[in-house]
Parts: sequence; C-alpha cells; structure tokens
Amino acid sequence: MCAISCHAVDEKYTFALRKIALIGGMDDYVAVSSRELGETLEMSQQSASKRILELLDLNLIVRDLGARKQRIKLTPAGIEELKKEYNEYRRIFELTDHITIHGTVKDGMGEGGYYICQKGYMTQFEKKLGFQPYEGTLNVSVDKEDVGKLDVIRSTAGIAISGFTDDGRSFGGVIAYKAKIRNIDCAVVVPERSHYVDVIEIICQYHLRRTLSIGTGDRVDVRVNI
Amino acid sequence: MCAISCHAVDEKYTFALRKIALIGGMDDYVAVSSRELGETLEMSQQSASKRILELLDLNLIVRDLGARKQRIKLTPAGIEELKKEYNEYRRIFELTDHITIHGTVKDGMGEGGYYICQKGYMTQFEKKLGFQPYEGTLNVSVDKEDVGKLDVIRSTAGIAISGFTDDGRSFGGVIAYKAKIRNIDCAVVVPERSHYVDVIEIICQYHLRRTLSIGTGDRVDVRVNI
DNA sequence: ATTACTAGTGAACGAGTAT
DNA sequence: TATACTCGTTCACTAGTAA
Repeated sequence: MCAISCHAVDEKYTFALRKIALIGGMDDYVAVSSRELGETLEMSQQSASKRILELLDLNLIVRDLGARKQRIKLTPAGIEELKKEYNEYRRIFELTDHITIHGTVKDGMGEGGYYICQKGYMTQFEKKLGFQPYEGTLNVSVDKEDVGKLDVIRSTAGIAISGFTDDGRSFGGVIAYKAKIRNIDCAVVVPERSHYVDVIEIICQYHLRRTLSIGTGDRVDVRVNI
Repeated sequence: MCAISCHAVDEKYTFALRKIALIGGMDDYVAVSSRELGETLEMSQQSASKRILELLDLNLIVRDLGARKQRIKLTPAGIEELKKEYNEYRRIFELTDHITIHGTVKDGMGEGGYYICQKGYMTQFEKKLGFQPYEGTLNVSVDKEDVGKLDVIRSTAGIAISGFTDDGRSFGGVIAYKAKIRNIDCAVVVPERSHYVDVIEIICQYHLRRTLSIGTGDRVDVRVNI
C-alpha cells in the first residue's frame, strides 16, 4: 500500500498542503511568500517558513527559490496525501449506501471481458453474487468528473473473487461490487491490482445491451452498493 | 455567515471530528472509549479524553456519558465544520472550470419564477449575462447526491444581481451562475439569502422545454461554470 | 473497566535578527 | 524587500494516578 512510509502524515502538514492547493499549487508552481502563507495558515512568517522547509523535507512540495519570491508546487506524494483526506470526506458525506457512477456505454467487449469470462471467475461469481453472469461484460466509460468515485468504491471491501491458474496461465484476483443499472442487478468488476482506469466492466445475469436497449454512446447511471 | 465565532476551528479539532464521523458519529451516537479514540487519533488515552472535553466545550459534539462507555455524536455545528473542509477539497479536486448538476425537470414555474421575471431583475440579466431571458424559469429538482454541489457553487463568486424595490415591494438580490444545458447557454439563479434548496431555477434566452423537447420528469445535466 | 485530574516534559511557536 | 536562523516562552502532550 505504501512504498516508503506507512505512518500517516501529520494533520498540520495536510492542512498546509490543502491551503497551498487552494491557491493553485496543484497544477503548477504558485508564487507565495512565507508571510502570505503565514497569513493563510494563521501563523507567523517564521513558522510558515519552517513549515515550508518541513514540507520540502517530507517531499510533499517542491520549491523554486527565485531571487524575489519563492514558488512552490505540490509533489505527486503531496497530492496523494490530500486525496486520502478527500476520500475520507467522501465516505462521510457522499456515502449513504451507494455511489452513482455516470458514464457512457463503450464499444465492444474489452480486453477485460475475455478474462472475466474465464470459468475460474464465473463459478465464483455465481456463488458469491447470486446470479449466473451472461458471458460478456458491458464496458462503461466513466465521466471524467466521476473517475474519483472509483477510488472511493475501491476503498470499500467489495466481494473478493480469488485468482487462479488455468492451463499454465495465471489469472489475478478481482473484486466485485454489487450494483444496479436501471434497477437491474449487476456487478462492477475490477482487477485487484491496477489503478487509475476510467472504464468499468459490468457483469449481469442478462445481456444488458439487449435487455435495456442500450448501445455504444448511450449514457448510463451505475448505482454501486458499498 | 457565522453567528457566534468567526475564527476557523483549529485543525486538530476538525481532525478529531473527521475521525469520529468516520466511525459513525454523524448520524447517531457512537460508543467509543477515550482509549479507542486515542488509537485512531494516534495519541494517548489521556489526550483523547481531553480532546473530547474540548470538543464538548466548543459544542462540536454531544456526549451520553453512560455507566460503561461514553457515546458521542457530532452536533450540527460539528457537521458544518466538516462540510467546510469537504467543500475545500471539492474545490481542489472536482473543479476544473465547471460542475455538472444532475437532476429532473420539475413541474411548472415555481414561486421563484414569478420573482425572477420582474423587470428589475430582467434588465440586469440582459446586461450582465449577455442574453435577454425568456420570461419563465426551468425548475430542476437536483438529485439528492448532487445537492452538496450547490454549496460549492455558492462558495464561488457568480454574477451578482442587485435587489430593488418596485411598487413598495422589495426584491432581494440574487446570484446568477452561467451554465449550459445540452450546449445551450443559460444561467442558474439563486437567491442571495436562503440555503439548503434542492431545486434550481434556470433562465435562458429560449424556452428550454420547447427548444430541447424536454418535459416534467425528464433527466437533465446542468453544467455550471465556476 | 472506565474517565479525567495533576504534574512534568518536550515540541511548536513567535520575536529578534542575520543574510 | 525576501528567507531562515537562534532563543525564550508557552502550551499541548504523556505518565502517573484518583475516582
């Protein structure tokens, strides 16, 4: 889960990171003096200066110390820390018992579809999901704004489908999340590994395209239970 | 904006509130000993006990100090503090330059429609929005899960439309946010005062129901610029 | 078991100042 | 102007312990 350090970053650091992000330090370098940062953090110039040095030391920000004013920017690690807190808030405020993913039906059965239809997976789906899946997945391209919701879903337990080896070929574990599309029971399946995908694969007892009369390019709302 | 205190609540308190919310302290009382809380907050039992007393003193939580174990719950003020931070994160992660509000077309022209069509507003709309609005608003009932996005939109500047007095009757200021529905320019208008609504009113140069062939109950995505 | 008081310690902070 | 060092104070934390 965490390559270098497993300890959570102290709250005072994420607080500073958040304020830096709010003034634009996520996308690019932002010019901010230690005095200005001190004002937003409600502390002295000296303490803000120290905080910047600490954040640099923790590799949470990088700095371009110019002649007049320093410019700082969050590192990927710094952004990751903020994302963790953001996801905690999403779990607090967004999650009743489901998350709705908005997206568009995507072409054909992707690469994933081939894997998912392996017998080693299918028998587990039937046992753990309570329905025998139609052989084939519906691929939904997730709206850009909803891609972050996948992180939140992934942070919940889900239904573990074990990996297996068949004919000398190894298939990794996947996680299934029970879901509904237009009130029809289905499940979103994601590989145990792999991150940052914007396409989800959905399995269902029925042939979803036929049953719901949907085709490539149509918009769908996937209601995922959590 | 803030009735009692205008100072931001210290980070260490929102940190504790967040962790309490995560173990279920938002909806109802949750049983948690000071030792357990200390573990989640990464501090001693004694410090956690003190933190609880401080949060009680700040009216951010309430407690039911039973014989065996205390049970604590966030107060509305405590939830409000968390919401502030949540909205900061939304501004960081969700906002590129727009927010999409999902909703359903609602019946008729609500009460608000009458106000909005006053000449005192209409002339300002024309000048500040760049189009002469059709006389009438489209009411959209916002999906429950998207109601929070309205807070985020409200936290941005928008286009201020001043209040006025006409025929002895006073009309309050409203704020307009430029938006698009299916690529047609429009604007979401909200009263300067008032909070927690789940219906938004949309003005547009055209009669939206006719132009887009939409009617009551149809789903629409409103893309609001921020 | 709990919760929470008191006392002692160390870290975080700001003022002054060097660069 | 900047940033950032040293140093003295304060205050938040923990340990021990009472209730």
